Amino acid sequence: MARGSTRPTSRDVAQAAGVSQAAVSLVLGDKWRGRVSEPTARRVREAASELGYRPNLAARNLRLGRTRTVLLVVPALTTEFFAEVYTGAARVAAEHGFGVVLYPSPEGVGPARDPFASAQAALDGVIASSMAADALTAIRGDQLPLVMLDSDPEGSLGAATVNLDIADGIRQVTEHLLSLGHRSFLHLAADIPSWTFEVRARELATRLADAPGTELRTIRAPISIEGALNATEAALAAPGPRPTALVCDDDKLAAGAYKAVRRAGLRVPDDLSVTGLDDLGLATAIDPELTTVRLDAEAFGERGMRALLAVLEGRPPEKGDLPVSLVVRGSTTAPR
Amino acid sequence: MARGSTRPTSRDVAQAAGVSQAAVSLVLGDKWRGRVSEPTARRVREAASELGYRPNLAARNLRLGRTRTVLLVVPALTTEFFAEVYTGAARVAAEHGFGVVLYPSPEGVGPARDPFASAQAALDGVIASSMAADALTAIRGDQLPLVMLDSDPEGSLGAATVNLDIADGIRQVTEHLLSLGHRSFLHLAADIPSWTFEVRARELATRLADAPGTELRTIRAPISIEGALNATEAALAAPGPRPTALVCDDDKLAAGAYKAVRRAGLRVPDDLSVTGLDDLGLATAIDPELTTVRLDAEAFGERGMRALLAVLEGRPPEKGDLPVSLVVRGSTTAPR
DNA sequence: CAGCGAACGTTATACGTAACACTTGCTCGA
DNA sequence: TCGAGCAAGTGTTACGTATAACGTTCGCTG
Repeated sequence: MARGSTRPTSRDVAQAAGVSQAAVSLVLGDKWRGRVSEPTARRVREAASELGYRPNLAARNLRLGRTRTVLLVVPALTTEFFAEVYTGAARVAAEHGFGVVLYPSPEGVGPARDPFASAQAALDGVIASSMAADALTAIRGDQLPLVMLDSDPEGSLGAATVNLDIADGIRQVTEHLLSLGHRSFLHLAADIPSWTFEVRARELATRLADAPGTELRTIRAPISIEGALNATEAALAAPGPRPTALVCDDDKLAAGAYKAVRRAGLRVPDDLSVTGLDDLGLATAIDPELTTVRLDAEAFGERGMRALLAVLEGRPPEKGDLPVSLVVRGSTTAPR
Repeated sequence: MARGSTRPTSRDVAQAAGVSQAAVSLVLGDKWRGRVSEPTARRVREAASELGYRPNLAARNLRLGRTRTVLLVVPALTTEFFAEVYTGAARVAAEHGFGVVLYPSPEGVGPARDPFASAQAALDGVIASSMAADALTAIRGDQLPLVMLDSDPEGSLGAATVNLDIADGIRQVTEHLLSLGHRSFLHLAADIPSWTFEVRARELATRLADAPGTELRTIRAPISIEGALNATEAALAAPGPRPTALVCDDDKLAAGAYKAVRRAGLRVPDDLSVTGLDDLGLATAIDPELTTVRLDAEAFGERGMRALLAVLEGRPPEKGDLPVSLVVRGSTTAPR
């Protein structure tokens, strides 16, 4: 956008090159083949770089009615997971001449009157994590093309969805723990209403229902080390037999659980096997390293962007969930 | 931006309300006091909400030559530090009717032809971390008002700077370790060329030069757990007396160092005291909890945004560095 | 030599908004 | 009685761009 001293416009370039503004637009828009001669085109390009011309994107957007910019709505950026999702989405976008702008639903900022008042400056579409669902009504109001990440394929009001195969990840975790001999499970669940967490709870319950002689308890905590610490500490202090396996909804919760285990004078994995989900850097920073489910966040972002491009072009988006894989490290072992 | 079936414009609203487009603009722009009657204003507002009218921001931006949107340029979002900076900046921005858009210099995406081709859709100014300096030339080319975060106040080409008092943090770390009795120091430095890291090295060297009988070695690593692990492992395996204190450029490096210490069969803090810098969630997730320097990332973002607003309004930005504080936890103790 | 495409441009227009410059009717004070 | 002043609007314009529609000049073919 302009400074105090206004920037050169395409008309200024035209004047400098001795051509019409339309010719400038043609040359700089790379639509001049067969319409403008090579020498003239060169003159235009030289004049443009001479003046330091930058097209006014607001004007371009207005004219074209499209911006080649999409919005990625994510929950507060407190883990690197969504940073990687962004990276993947941005790469695919760049390959198609699109840009990606990030909208972290601002924690503590309080919902702006209209969360998109400014970011929506110019958007062709939106990719939104189901964890930032509160912003969704505003988006739907805008009727923008929408792709949901990790969201219920049924309940998404017809929006395209791109999902990680979380259920399969939980299945692998469960089978791993069962095969080690665990029978008494504790589920440390995130207390955020989001489809991605519902899937974890449902799959875990289903699998254990199929395994005779198992039992499952569930506790909830906000996704933070502090929250997980408190919830786990309370659960460990509860009367009755201690569970031998703790399945956490994500790695951060697992890190909090580690602290609770230490405080209780117990050890991971000897007294309690712990699993996470995400495979963030955190998973290998803690001791022992965490057995967790590896999610390919970058691929997730790439897939999300490709789906949005498909929607924009009226094509059907790719189907099928993205595969995940169990990474076995030192935080799980056979129960004593 | 518009869907296939075009969105209603202010003219459509005007027609529905039986007034002119100008009146709609006045009412919705809240500039109607004394120009439009209360009942008419109400009719306009009702028609607008009836039709689901949303102003076309591209048109507004073009008309006004300003967007009330600023760009926050950060290095790859691999820690929560910049997430908090964003939160602070976004809060202040919202209070002034501005929006903030994030531009994480995309790791592995490769510099777009013009890094701002799309994000710059409409920007009034830029806040940039000195750690993302590669993008800077492009910004300067745009001549946008600029505020630099953690950057050399001298060498910033006249751009306003907002700095954390990192030097004071390192001073506090050094005094803490000296008072515990440490004399042999190792500095695990980030191998990124950025002013904020130069300050750490300089201050540490200066302080130790003033303390008789001390020695200092420096090793470098990329900011990742893996990188820090490798560099520290090599240093610990080197011949000669082992240092007793390891000063890390940030918490993530410290987490990597922990792993190297464990692999060497040593323990923190008994065999080696370790300090970090940032006070991320990671600092309390690892065991023992990390003695580190607390940076108020949110305040940093707030200050940055306020500085940019000042520049935009032609006022001089606030001076003075933001204070930081040492947080002593379990990773430091007296040398044996 | 009529006529017909290329080649090389130009002119004109619209995108949707905000704001300036007007108009019209009324009230009110001198 | 008359004009100043105000309320309550409307008409028009410009922001900078991309493109559809329109000329003009050639060279060439039949």
